[in-house]
Amino acid sequence: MAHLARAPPHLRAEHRAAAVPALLGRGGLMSAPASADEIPYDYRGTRPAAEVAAAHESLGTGEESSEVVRVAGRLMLLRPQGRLAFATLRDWSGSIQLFCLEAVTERFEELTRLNLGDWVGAEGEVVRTRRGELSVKVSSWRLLARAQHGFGDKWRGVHDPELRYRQREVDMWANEGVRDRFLLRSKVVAALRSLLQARGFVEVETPMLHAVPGGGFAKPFVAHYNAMHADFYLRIAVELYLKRCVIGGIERVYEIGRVFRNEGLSPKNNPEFTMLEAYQAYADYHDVAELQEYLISGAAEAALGTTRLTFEGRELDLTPPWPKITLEDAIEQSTGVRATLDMGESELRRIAGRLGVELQDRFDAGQVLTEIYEKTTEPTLWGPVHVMDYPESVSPLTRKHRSKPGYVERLTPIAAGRELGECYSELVDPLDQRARFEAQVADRLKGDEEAMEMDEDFLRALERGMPPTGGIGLGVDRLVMLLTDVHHIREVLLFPTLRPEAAREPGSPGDGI
RNA sequence: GCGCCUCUAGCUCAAUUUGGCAGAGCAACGGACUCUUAAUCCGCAGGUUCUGGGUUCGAGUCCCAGGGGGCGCACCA
Repeated sequence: MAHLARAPPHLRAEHRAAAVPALLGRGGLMSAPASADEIPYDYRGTRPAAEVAAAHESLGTGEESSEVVRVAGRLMLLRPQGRLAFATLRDWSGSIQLFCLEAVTERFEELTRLNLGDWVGAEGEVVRTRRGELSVKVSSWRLLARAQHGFGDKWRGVHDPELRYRQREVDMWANEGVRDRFLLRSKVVAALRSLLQARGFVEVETPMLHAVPGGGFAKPFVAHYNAMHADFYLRIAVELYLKRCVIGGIERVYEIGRVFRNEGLSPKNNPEFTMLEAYQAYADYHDVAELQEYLISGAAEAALGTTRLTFEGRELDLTPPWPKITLEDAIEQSTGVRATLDMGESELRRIAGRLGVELQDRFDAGQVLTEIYEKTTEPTLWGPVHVMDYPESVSPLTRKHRSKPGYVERLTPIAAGRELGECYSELVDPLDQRARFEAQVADRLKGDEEAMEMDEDFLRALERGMPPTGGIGLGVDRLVMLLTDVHHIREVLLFPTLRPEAAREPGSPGDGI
């Protein structure tokens, strides 16, 4: 493999092997690697620790069950005590104690010399010790992997963000609840899929590389496609392609996937994040608001077993139905000030000034009104609540309101002061859509880098006829944050975006612990 | 991009009011121990105090520059 020979010296296997003796005992490595024949190719028939514990809950103190089980996991604690030893083995279900006796356990001496962090498979009778701890009385065991780096302070875990996020595998063992949070995230995503399937929605996969970035307001990442001598953009939304699926006759369609936005990092934003979008033909924004409630509450039920949860120390009850309030009423409720589109831009700007909301010069009346709402009102809404009827100029893909001129039929589900997603009566009129795109292009010329571009492909699709359709977007990361009561998006992303590391030598600080 | 904070052993943290021999617990290593629960006990080792300059008799500590990280602002409508 030629590319390996060209790899930097510190990455070459033989270099690392040669470095092992020098690194041992100096903190670089805590053990030599296991020899090839030491590690079996399989270790079948194991049972989850939690399942073994549950099955023998009624076993009395000091009693033996006469049932032999196999368990496997990582060695978290080891308490050798002469001719007997206790160990705590952890797998993804939980922990179980290994009870080892020199007289019973094969290679007893070797077992007591394992390092914390080694993977071990053990087989023996399920017993409860005299001190009441359910245990596997080990008769035979195998080393399944050696840990050459430690897993941090066994009591306090690891706190260094570099370690936690760059080496998430350490975090998952060293810090309580980390792995479980990602397992919960998986349940949430699975629940969303099955809830949508139950309503007849079809999952599709649309392109990630877009020639024209569309469907949202964001600066895109650029990717160069050599074969076409052309730049493509990583998608910022999936909206336009899903609408084309509806036009193509897929009446209920959705996609769950990553979108990319070229924005700064913050506790609430990561440049790549997971979005659910779903479109339902013959539905309006009220219908899909109900769909949104069904998905969010259903995901909570599936992941937590309840729709009532605690976030930042406060109760939040996601049980549908959620109340609805207009944008203007919401502003009035939280600030005591009435602000409406027909007041005109200059009056709205005065109100914003009084409320201490900073504005950009290029904002029109709708953008000013929206800015007032987002700065003064949204963070104060605990909810859950739907905020509805936004100005047309901030929603270029949304259908005009059926009775309120200047507004569109858009509705935002809010919980704990944050947007969880969006609901829309989709814009299906190609003439109107063209006008909206033109307005966006004008914004772009005024310096708004995030304004949308004209998308003739999409317009042609609309011209073939799109039925009345309701659409939703749901931020999966934010939903998981809400359900797990964490306040940084990094806690729900397995490998959050970090600055690239400089190359480093093995054994240097940060090479491992 | 701007501002503030931070960086000490593999991990978690100490190190007297700008300064005076860089320490502990855990892990690792060697040993003792037949019911432990972060076991306990004895012993041993472990450091480019992020990097580079500067001030000083003397810098982990003070100053400057750079780097990593965190937070806030901006951006994210």
